[in-house]
Amino acid sequence: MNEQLQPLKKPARNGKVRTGTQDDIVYAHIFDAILEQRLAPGTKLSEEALGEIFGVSRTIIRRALSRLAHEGVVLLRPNRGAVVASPSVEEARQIFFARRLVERAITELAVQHASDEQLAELRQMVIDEQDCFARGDRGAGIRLSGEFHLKLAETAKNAPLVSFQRSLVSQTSLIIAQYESGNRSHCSYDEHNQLIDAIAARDSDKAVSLMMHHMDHVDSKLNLDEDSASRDLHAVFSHIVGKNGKGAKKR
Amino acid sequence: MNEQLQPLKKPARNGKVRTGTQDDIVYAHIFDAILEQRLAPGTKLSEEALGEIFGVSRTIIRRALSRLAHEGVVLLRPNRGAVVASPSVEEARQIFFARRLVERAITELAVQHASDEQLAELRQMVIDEQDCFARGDRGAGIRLSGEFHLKLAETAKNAPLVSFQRSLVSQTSLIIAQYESGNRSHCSYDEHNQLIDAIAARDSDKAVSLMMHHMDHVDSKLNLDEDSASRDLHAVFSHIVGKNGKGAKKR
DNA sequence: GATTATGCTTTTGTATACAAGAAAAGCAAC
DNA sequence: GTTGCTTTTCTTGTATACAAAAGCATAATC
Repeated sequence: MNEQLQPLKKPARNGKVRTGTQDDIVYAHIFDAILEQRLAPGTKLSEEALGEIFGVSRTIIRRALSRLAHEGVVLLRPNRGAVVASPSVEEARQIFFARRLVERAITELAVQHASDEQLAELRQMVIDEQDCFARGDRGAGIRLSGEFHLKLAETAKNAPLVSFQRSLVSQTSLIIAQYESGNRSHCSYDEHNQLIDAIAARDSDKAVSLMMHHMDHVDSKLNLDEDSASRDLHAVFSHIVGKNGKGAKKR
Repeated sequence: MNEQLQPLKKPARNGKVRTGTQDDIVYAHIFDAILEQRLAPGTKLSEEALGEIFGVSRTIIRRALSRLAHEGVVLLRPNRGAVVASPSVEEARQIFFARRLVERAITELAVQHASDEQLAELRQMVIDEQDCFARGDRGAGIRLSGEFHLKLAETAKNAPLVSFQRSLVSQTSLIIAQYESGNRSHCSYDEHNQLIDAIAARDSDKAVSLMMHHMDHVDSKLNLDEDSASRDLHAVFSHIVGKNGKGAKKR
C-alpha cells in the first residue's frame, strides 16, 4: 500500500479542494479508495496502520470507520476490526429496491422544489462526471455519478431522505464497483441530462419515468444474476478458507 | 439531575432485561430518558457528567451520543457539545413524509414476507404496548409503539429500509413526546391490531390503507399547526440568549 | 453607563497508555 | 501426520491525560 499521504492533511479532491476537519479527510480518503477499488472488498482496515498512514491517532480513524460502517461501505465486527464491505447479491437487491423507492419520491419532490440554480449546479456535475469517464477515471466517475444523485436529493428539501440517500448511494457505488460488467463505460451522464431537462420542464411523470429507466439501466449493467453467484461464493468461502467444496462452480 | 444509576451497569428495561455492551446501555438509557421527557429538548448533554452518572469514561458516552445524533434524537454541535434535539415543525413534516413513504413500502413487503411467528411476536408487542398505556407509562408506551413499527419493518426483509425506519421511528417518537396534545391516551394499539390482521390475511390493499390511516391518526394528534409555533420560537430564542428582545420571557 | 478587551473556567477534541480479547504460532499427544 | 491445547503476539476496547476551543466574568476605556 503505497500512495502514502503527507504526514498531515491533504484535503484535495479531483476538481475542488475539499474542506473539512481531520476525520472528514480520513473518511473521504478511505471512501474514495474503496470506491476506486484501491481497497478490495474484504480488505482488513487496521486502525493502527491507517493511523500511521494518515498521521493521526486511532481515535480519528475509529470515528471515520464508524461513519463508513454506518453508510454500509465498511463492516465493523466487534473485537475483530473493520473490513471493506462486500455486499452480497441479496444485499444489492435490497439496496436497489430501497433506491427505487427513494429516487421516485425524490424526483417528484425535485420537480416541485428544485431551483434554477440547483438545476444549473446539477448540469455542471454531469459535465464533471462526463469528464471523468472521458479521462478514463472510472472510480471518480462512479463517485461523481453518485454525488449527482445526492445533489438531486438535496433539491427535494427533505433532510431524512437526503441522509438515507447518502447511505444508499454509497452502497450502490460500492456495488457498481464490485459487480459491474466491465465491458463499456457509463453512459449515465446522458440519462442524467435528460432527467434534468424533465425536472426543469416540471414534467413530473416524465422525470419519474426517466429516473426509473435510469435505475433499470444501472441495474442491468450489473451481473447480479448468475455470474455474481460465483463472486458470492468466493466472498463466502474467502473467510472459511480451507473447506472442502465438492464440485465448486467456479463460473 | 438525580436518578443516579448504580456506578456500573443496569441493563433493565420494562419487561425484559436488555442485553448489550456498555455503550448500548448508555445509549438506551439516554434514549429512553429523552423519549420519556425526563430530558427536555434542548438540554445540554455534558460528556463528563454523563460519564460520571453511568460510571464509564467519556469515550463510551461519546460513542453513544454519536449514535443518538445519527438517529436524530441528539444534536451534535462541533466544539459545543450535544443537546437533546428539538425538531422544528418543518423537520417534523419532513420526517412524517419520509415515514409514509417507508411505511407503505414496508407494509406491502410485510404482506409478502411476514411469517406466522413474526406476526405472533407483533401481536405480543401490541399487548405490551397496551399494558404500558394502561399503567399510565406514556414514555414506555410511545417507545413500544415505535418498536412495533420497527419490528414490522424487520418482516419486510430489507436491511436498508429497517435501518432508515429505525431512525425515522426514533425521531417520530421524539416528535410525539414533544408535540402531542396531551388530551388523551394513545389508542394506536387497536390500529396496530387491525393492521396485523390485514397482513395475516395477506390483504395488501387493506393493510396499506390501514397503515396510511394510522399515519394520519398519529399526525392528527400532533399540534403541528399553530400551537407549535410558540414552541418553535422558544427553541429558536434559547440559543440567542442575551439579545435584546423586548419582553424577553426569562421564565 | 455601556461596550469591548482580556484572562479565567469549563468543556470538548485528540493522543496515548493500558487492559482485554482474538488470531496465530508452537508444542505435545495421539 | 494430524489434532488439540497452550502460550505468545497482535489488535481492538476503554480510560485518562493533555491540548485547544468556547463561554463567562471582570475590568478597563470610551
